[in-house]
Amino acid sequence: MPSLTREIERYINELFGADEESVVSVRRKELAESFGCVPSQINYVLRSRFTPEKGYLIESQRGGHGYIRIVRLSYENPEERLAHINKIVGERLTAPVCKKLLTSLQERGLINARERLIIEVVLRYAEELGRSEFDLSSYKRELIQAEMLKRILRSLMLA
Amino acid sequence: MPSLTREIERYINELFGADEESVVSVRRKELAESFGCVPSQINYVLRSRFTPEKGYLIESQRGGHGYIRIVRLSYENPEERLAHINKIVGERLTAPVCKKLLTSLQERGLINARERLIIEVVLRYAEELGRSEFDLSSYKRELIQAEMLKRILRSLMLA
DNA sequence: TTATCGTTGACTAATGTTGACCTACTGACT
DNA sequence: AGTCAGTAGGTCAACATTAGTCAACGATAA
Repeated sequence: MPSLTREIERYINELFGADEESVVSVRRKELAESFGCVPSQINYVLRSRFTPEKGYLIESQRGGHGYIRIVRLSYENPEERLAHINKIVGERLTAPVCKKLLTSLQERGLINARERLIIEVVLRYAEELGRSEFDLSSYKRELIQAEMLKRILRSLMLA
Repeated sequence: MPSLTREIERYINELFGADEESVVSVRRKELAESFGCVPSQINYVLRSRFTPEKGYLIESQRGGHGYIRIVRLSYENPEERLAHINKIVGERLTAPVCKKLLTSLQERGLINARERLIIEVVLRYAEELGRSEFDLSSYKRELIQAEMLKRILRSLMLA
């Protein structure tokens, strides 16, 4: 019982996959028809799976010869990657957001499972310390964890 | 007198069991039904038994086609190694000792360069926070860093 | 006896799917 | 050029389906 969204996601990834294409183009209506769903389902897939946070940009055009282009960003130089890291982590970091972020980073091959494990252990300890030992506000704890994650990722991206 | 929690824990371990399967996927509702308990019981089992500190990662998704995935990064659980980690890190941790320790771990192939980098970044930030932000004694800072390193190593080296 | 662990259920939040309605571009015909 | 019909894609809200959280209470072990 595979999910529609995941099937469409996989299909789009295959379009990229073939020869390291960094941009693919689809027609919303056709894609929807071939999956037997409503067109807006395609928007949902794009909105939930091909986000800037995951390294994608969407361009589209309506009307005759309309299209949807999905661009995969590479962040070649270190500065770009750094900026990207700062952006996706943000100022504060909550556990659920962090989880999603790490999953996404792992899927993109930017970190591996062991690295992720270390990061989770560390952030959990920071949270625990901040809460029980130092009695920090959740706001403050989130600031600290965001900063910690950014430092970790920066060091890895530049390595 | 097997407790529900232990039964569910054992069941999940069986799912990992035979093969070197390192990831299993369950549906919270189904699992709960098959054990005749409320769904939130599953969360309790995961929270208390399948933690990052014990070498597990949890990924989940709500909504239609939701799931809970449990990733195992380490199987065997030699008590000796655990004890060994406690011994080599000790109660307190100073920067020079830490450096030597990490070098040694890296030379023995127990961690790689990237993992070491994460650890160094994290401990340095902990030191910095402890000193400038919370005005902790060096004693307290060394305690915290020792605990942090032990947690990291334990999670990594239960394998 | 007391602190920790385990169990339960009411409430909350996230995700996926669908369809009705909205907006923007193209091209043909004035 | 201006207009208009046709052809795309966009938005949004309702609903269904999962999983998560939290706090109260019960059970167990130190």
